[in-house]
Amino acid sequence: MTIPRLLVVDDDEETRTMLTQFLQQNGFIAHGAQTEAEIRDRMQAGRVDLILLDVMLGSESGVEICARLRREQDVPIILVSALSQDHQRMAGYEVGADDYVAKPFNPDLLLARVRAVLQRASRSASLVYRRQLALFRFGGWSYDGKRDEVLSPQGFQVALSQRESSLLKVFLANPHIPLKREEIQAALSEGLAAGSSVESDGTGRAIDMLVGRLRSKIEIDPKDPQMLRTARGIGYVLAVDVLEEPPA
Amino acid sequence: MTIPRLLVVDDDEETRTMLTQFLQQNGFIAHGAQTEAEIRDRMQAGRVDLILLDVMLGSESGVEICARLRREQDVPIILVSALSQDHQRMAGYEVGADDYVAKPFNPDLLLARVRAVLQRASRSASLVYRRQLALFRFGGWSYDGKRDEVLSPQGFQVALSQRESSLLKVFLANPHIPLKREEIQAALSEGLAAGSSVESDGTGRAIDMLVGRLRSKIEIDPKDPQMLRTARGIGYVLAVDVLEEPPA
DNA sequence: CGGCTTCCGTTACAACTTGTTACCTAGAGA
DNA sequence: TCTCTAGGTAACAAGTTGTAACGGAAGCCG
Repeated sequence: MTIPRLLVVDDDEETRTMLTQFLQQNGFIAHGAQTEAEIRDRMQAGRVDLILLDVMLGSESGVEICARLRREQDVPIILVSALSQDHQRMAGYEVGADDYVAKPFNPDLLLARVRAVLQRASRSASLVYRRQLALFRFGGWSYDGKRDEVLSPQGFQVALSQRESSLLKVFLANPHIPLKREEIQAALSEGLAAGSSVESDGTGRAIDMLVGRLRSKIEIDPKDPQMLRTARGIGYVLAVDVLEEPPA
Repeated sequence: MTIPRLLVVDDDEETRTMLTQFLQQNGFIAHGAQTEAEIRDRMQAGRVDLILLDVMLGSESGVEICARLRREQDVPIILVSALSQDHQRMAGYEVGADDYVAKPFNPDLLLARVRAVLQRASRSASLVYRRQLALFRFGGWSYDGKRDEVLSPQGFQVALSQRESSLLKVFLANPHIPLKREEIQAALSEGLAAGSSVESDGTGRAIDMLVGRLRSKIEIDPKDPQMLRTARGIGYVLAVDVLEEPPA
């Protein structure tokens, strides 16, 4: 993973800079913010991996902000607060905070909790495919990452375009998990997936087309796909088991 | 979602039964265990959604068990311990615990944290999927979560739409339990139940329609449903036994 | 360089899904 | 039996996806 990007939200400047610097010294990229609007700006502007959110932000309530963010996004949030009574902590957990840290806190302990939350988040979001050189077997087919070759159950070699094989790899790395179009898009452009020149901005239906084309090559009956299934309203799923043999 | 299954690991019988009962009273399925071997047995035997793991287990160390489990599985773990010093907590987080609760604890707060961890886990979906990939047998029919396929008693494959199969899964997870429309609705929108764009607000009778459509596909005589019975004034019940085989 | 081919994103349209509405039947209680 | 209401169902509408057709860009070849 790349360096995690944290966002420290606190209206007290001293605490904010202290925390930000502490985190930076410990190998994170950390920015400060003071209001919900600023949080949203930051998230708009770039990836944010974890938010450290103070509960009392002057006029705004961290708990409420947490609730709102949670409804929209899946970004991990650690609530930080001087309010350490049980019912206050419970309110925090209820709105979906990933952790609740009472002030004053031991910085090292906070660090441990930040790491724990990030670790958990990255465990669940293993969309990226790194195991490119492995040999995959799926539904009678096989894909050789080393040669970038696909073999049909009958042993015929099927030629995939570069983008198609990248797409296949994304699915092979995430069997049985419905992938949203944006996720697929992201995975394709992230992995050095040599891609199109046009570099779609996601407005169109490029992914649908790509899936359609891949289906026409690796599905017996593309009209009734057995492996690359549609998850209506979401995206697509690879509906077969995948066996992965590490490269020799 | 279905009822979460918790595993309470503690070598002190009193604590263990107290916790188990408390959790059961709050709507969870909870079992007790005392050793790592027992944990593994339980996990072998069936789904476990969350482990509450005491740090001091006589001869065994909860922290080490946690580390081992983490290396193999993705099951959420909350460490419980009388050792509340910072370095001890940090050790817990380091081995991948999802939370660290110090004894003595406020039961309600523990409950909140259990819920928070479960919520997060279901957001990241590793939990839901395990369950959804199971193979269900009911009234001669079978539903293969991996392939998202329904087979009739005669072995014919029946095509269900996404929403229909989501609905079926909800019933399969709650056999013999009359489900209210709101509950079904909630379960459908909660699970990443692929859905429509329209995203019903519950005013209409979408559930009735869905049930009707599902009946027309999996009931011999849709006019006289044997499996998907109507619970007048309440909702619907799946009136057959369900056998669940965990995914390979 | 020009022509050919391949790859891939866009568009348009048909087919399918799914929620809503309206109407009707069946069943429970008086 | 009558009445009232919950539930079954057909018809419709809105949104989503499959697919064919199109066109631009890059690579290959002479």
